[in-house]
Amino acid sequence: MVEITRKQREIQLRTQEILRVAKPILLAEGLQALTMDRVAALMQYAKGTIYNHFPNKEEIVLALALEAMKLRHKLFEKAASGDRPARIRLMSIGLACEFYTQRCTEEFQIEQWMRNSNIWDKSSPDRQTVIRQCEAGCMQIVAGLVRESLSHGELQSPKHLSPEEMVFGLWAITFGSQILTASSPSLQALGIFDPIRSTRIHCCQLLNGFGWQPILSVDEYLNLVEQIASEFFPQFEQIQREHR
Amino acid sequence: MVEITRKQREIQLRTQEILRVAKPILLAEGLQALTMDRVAALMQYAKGTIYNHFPNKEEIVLALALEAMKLRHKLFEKAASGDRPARIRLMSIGLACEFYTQRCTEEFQIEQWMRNSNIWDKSSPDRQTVIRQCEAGCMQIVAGLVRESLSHGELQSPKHLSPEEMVFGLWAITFGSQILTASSPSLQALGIFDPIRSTRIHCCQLLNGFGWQPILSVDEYLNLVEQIASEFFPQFEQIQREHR
DNA sequence: GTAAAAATTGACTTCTCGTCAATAATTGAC
DNA sequence: GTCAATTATTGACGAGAAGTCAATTTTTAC
Repeated sequence: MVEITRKQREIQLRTQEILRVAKPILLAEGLQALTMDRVAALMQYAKGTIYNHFPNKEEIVLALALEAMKLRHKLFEKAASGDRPARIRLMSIGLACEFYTQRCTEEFQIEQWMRNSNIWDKSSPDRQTVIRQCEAGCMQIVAGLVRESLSHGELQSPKHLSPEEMVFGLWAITFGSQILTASSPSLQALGIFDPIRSTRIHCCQLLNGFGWQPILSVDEYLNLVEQIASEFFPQFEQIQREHR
Repeated sequence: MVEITRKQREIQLRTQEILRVAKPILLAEGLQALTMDRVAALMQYAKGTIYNHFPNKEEIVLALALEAMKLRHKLFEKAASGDRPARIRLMSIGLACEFYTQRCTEEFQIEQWMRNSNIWDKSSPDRQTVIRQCEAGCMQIVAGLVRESLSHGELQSPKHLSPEEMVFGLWAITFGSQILTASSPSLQALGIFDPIRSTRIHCCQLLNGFGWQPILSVDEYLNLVEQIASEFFPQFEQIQREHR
């Protein structure tokens, strides 16, 4: 159906090459070091050619961010799979977030760049839409688990909150913790020594607060998380490798 | 003690003027519209004079951010004052956050700019330190309430979490919710219609999870929050006015 | 082999940042 | 009040990146 010439394939590959070249510059030296001139020089193309692929450098960053979010999405999918109780699989998603932040540090860092208003505001609505869809996809995986639990009776819909609003709480606490951890280098000075453990505990209390079965004590929860981690982390690593 | 000439006073006032001129540009047109040339032209000074006050525009933004955080700090102080149980005063701090986000939108927006790595990384360590201290000051107000509750026996130190780690949870969920609300325009599309109410409920569940007396049902909590709001919001408004 | 279409090139314009030598204003000693 | 020293102000300038586009080269289709 879709014809594709050698030339067109070459061009598509070059788009990937640009991202491959831009990524380490962005990660190591920041946005200001990432210039179209530099990318062009490194790839031995004229600047105009790079502009044929991306209308500005911000779009390069968002393209990298989309790659990163796709990895996150894959991790979420893996975590949500299997036939354990939904609450347990939800815990796995928490672990996927931890894995992503800690072991996919480059991707996590690039996701932060994406939230930079300089970058976001300069990029095209199209790319913004694609990224939002990917975000919504992650959200929906989690919301799916909530709905499943509701239909299986492991969770009574609290009269106060919709499934999505429950997800919002978990999302906010996980996301908030990660941003604070990443952006407040003085967290230790403030007396917070193990933010990951704290976040696990807070999630546990939120889930218990929802009345989500099986209710777990903090100790049970922490043990179970460790157990799940030892099982999932190798699988996550596999996904991470495949993602390249 | 400190001698100050007319000229020096003039210069100090001009620093304030620069901020006053820069603020609406930043808020309405973003960072790229805020140029030293433009500020200089608007104030009818040469560019070099502006550079005598701020070594770059990023420092202007951080100076504005510091003003914003001082307002936040004042709101926190007000919320934490009084002689009600610490848990109730903690709820007031949650309301202070809501007030800040919703009614001090300019300040809130500027705080977001501050977290922009372009800006943060270009500013001087000195200014960064001052800002961190202000942030730590807010944190300490909250941590103080936790410690007070511990000493009054309203709160048993959970074996799992230090006071600061409890604050971290509340901080993360509040902060995370606000960032998500501010940066995901599609929150409605995802099924989250009243993020503020959701956040209140999640905080309530976290506090109950800590076993913090008085334990409140969600309904009781929501009612009480409304009650406190009607009392505090006028006071917050007063502080906001004085802040100018 | 050739003409049309597509892709590539890099010089050029524009913009902003940040500097600094020259100039102006202020201060304080006399 | 004068004058030299100090301090502040000015704006032309250099550097460097963004983004454009007419000219040139390569590819494609016949």
